[in-house]
Amino acid sequence: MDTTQRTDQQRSADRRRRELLEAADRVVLRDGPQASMNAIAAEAGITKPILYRHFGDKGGLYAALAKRHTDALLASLRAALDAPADRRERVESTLETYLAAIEARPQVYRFLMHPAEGSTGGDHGFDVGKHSAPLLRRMGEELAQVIEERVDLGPESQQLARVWGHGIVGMMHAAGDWWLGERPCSRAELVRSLADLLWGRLAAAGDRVGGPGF
Amino acid sequence: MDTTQRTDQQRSADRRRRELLEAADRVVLRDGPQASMNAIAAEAGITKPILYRHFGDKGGLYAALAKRHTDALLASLRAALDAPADRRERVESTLETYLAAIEARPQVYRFLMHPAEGSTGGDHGFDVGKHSAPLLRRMGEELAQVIEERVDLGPESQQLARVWGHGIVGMMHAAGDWWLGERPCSRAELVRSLADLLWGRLAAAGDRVGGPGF
DNA sequence: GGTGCGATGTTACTTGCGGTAACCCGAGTC
DNA sequence: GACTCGGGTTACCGCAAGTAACATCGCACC
Repeated sequence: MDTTQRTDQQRSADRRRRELLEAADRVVLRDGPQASMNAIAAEAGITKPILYRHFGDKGGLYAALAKRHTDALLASLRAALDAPADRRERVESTLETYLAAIEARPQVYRFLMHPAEGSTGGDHGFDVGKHSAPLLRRMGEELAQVIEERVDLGPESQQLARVWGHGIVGMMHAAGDWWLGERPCSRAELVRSLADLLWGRLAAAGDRVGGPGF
Repeated sequence: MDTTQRTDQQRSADRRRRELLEAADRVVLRDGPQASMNAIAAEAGITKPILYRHFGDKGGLYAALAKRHTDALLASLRAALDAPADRRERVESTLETYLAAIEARPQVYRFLMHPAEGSTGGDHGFDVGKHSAPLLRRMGEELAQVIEERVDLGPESQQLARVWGHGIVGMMHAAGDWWLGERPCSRAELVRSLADLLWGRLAAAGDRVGGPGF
């Protein structure tokens, strides 16, 4: 039958594809985001054109690779976000999950944050905006949705939730990136500091004594 | 005199350097972050090797270019941060300044956020961490310093201030980036939403009715 | 006044990468 | 047995970063 046949081929193609992705994963893990197509092909035991047949171009491969990791990370985050606990606990455990992930596999993290820009080929639309890593966008949207579902924000709740979703994700990302580089404190301390920030401690704190003029 | 002579040469070299930077600026403004050295050289009316003599490599040129813009933006931000107003006002005006800047010159902004990675040459240490744009790091440190100077955070104030500095900058950046791409609301609304977030409105809001089980 | 020398500039090259065209071969089919 | 078709390879193009080697102008110095 046509269907069975196509399914068979599809299966084999999918398996190949997964193998290639695993190889690419290994190389990216080893060489960072600027892993070359040659290197990936070599690691997979084949040559370049096959990669191109499967993924179109480098962007395609990178997108496929990123999707795997992004999906995995998002699944963990969703678990933390949806846990049946109070809000502060959920926030902290989400932060904790994210930071643990980037700490455990910094190369993957580094890779995910780079859209693999720099295609040589002819055109390149150069559209302003949407320069951020897709991972950040997706996390932002995800968080926005959870906020809107679970927090009562009155009118304009949707817009507020989206702003906050992206803002909080950006906060987490930037702080995490800085922390990974400098390691100025433990993960738990970082989590607490960020949660405190979200809990309005900045607004609540008093002015420092000895201000201007004293 | 040796000094005068060297100063003379230095002067001329500096002027050339500035001219080259202006040309590079024009090209980056036009072509985005992936402007080629050839294009920049052509715009400046010269050829590649001169660029390399002046800036070492592409990274050097991009760093010099980024420094100019970063310094300018940081100066505006510092003015907003140091204004003699209450904290909420200062926060809002800083957010406003940043967002107005990225809105006014999105290409520059886009360029600044890209470390111009992708050097072809042999090695490349691949040091994990410090992948973020230098602009973000510098803004984070700057903000941390202001927070520590002006807000009373008790013990561990320095560490807390640094976490918050980088976190808030990341929040501003991510939200700004998303906003630039989608334009879901006015700048003023965005500023208010972000300030509200920092002011603990997330913590203060109640749970949404109709939660799990209802 | 010739002369060396350093800054300024050029052409022409190398290397390495993304991407592609053209060829190749074994398996299954009529 | 010819035929096509999916998976594979070699050899190539175009392009950008970076460099080596050559040309030229101004200028102090004897």
